[in-house]
Amino acid sequence: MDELDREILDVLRRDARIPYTEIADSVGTSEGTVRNRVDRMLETGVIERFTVATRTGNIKAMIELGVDVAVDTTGVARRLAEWDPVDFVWQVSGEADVVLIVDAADTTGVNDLITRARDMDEIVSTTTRLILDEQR
Amino acid sequence: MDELDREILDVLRRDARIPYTEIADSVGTSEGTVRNRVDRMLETGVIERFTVATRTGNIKAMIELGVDVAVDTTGVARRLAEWDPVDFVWQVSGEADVVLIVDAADTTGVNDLITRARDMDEIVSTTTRLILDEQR
DNA sequence: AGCGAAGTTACGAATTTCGTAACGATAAAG
DNA sequence: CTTTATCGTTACGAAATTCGTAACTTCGCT
Repeated sequence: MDELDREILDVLRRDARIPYTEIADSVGTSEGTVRNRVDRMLETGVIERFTVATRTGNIKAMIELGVDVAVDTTGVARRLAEWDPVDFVWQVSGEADVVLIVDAADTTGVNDLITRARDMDEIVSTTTRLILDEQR
Repeated sequence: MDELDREILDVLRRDARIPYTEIADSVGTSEGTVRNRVDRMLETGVIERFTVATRTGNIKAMIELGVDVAVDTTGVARRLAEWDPVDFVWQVSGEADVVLIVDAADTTGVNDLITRARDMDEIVSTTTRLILDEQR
């Protein structure tokens, strides 16, 4: 994690689909070096994943889930991450145990998710907040 | 924005650097169609940007902020988005008004952020949760 | 049926990615 | 001071992907 890594990340944050060759030009190194470093950052977990920020124009929400004390929270979280409209799944400290960020086609989509979550017997509580606006 | 668009987005959410050819295979169409549709979604703003989820520091946290009723929440959110370790800024419904997702170097970094938030007089309350783990 | 618009497929050329080998710098060991 | 090992960078050809464009379908409308 040095200055060059940070510069590469800065470029990728702006546009994660930009080719290595262009990143190399803009940070002043070769394609191979950019590739090596991105690979390394992926392996070490500095880069968690490449993703896409969407605004389907419809609905985004944050769903907080309480998980039964007797249950493997990581397993639940992993299963939730499989669901398609889910952007992020975080295990958190505090009141709730798991937080989902979802971007669904419509309210029905969000409702489906909540219903499916409630149907898992490991899940003991849900709270939903709509994401009204996103800055950045 | 039809079902095919949504399927393409679902693939991109998991890995935004996957080639169009592979997306095409996995959703059952041609490379050209995927390309056309991604271009269109970029133009219409459905896709805001391709980005990278990072964990450059050791601490990630979700900070919930209450904003004074008399205050322009969007303005506050916009100012918060300028801060360096902040990944996302959302205005949400429910208890809190604004939620920040931060990726800081250490606990001090997170604490700084909370302190600075508390110092803004528009901010009337803060709750912090550590993000213990993230699923992809 | 005929027409136009929108979307999809086809395909060759340009570009990028990928695997691998050579090269260079740095640091520890002899 | 030279040697050796390690790590990162560069080089380069082959494979894969992207890109521009043209032909082809599909669908709705008159």
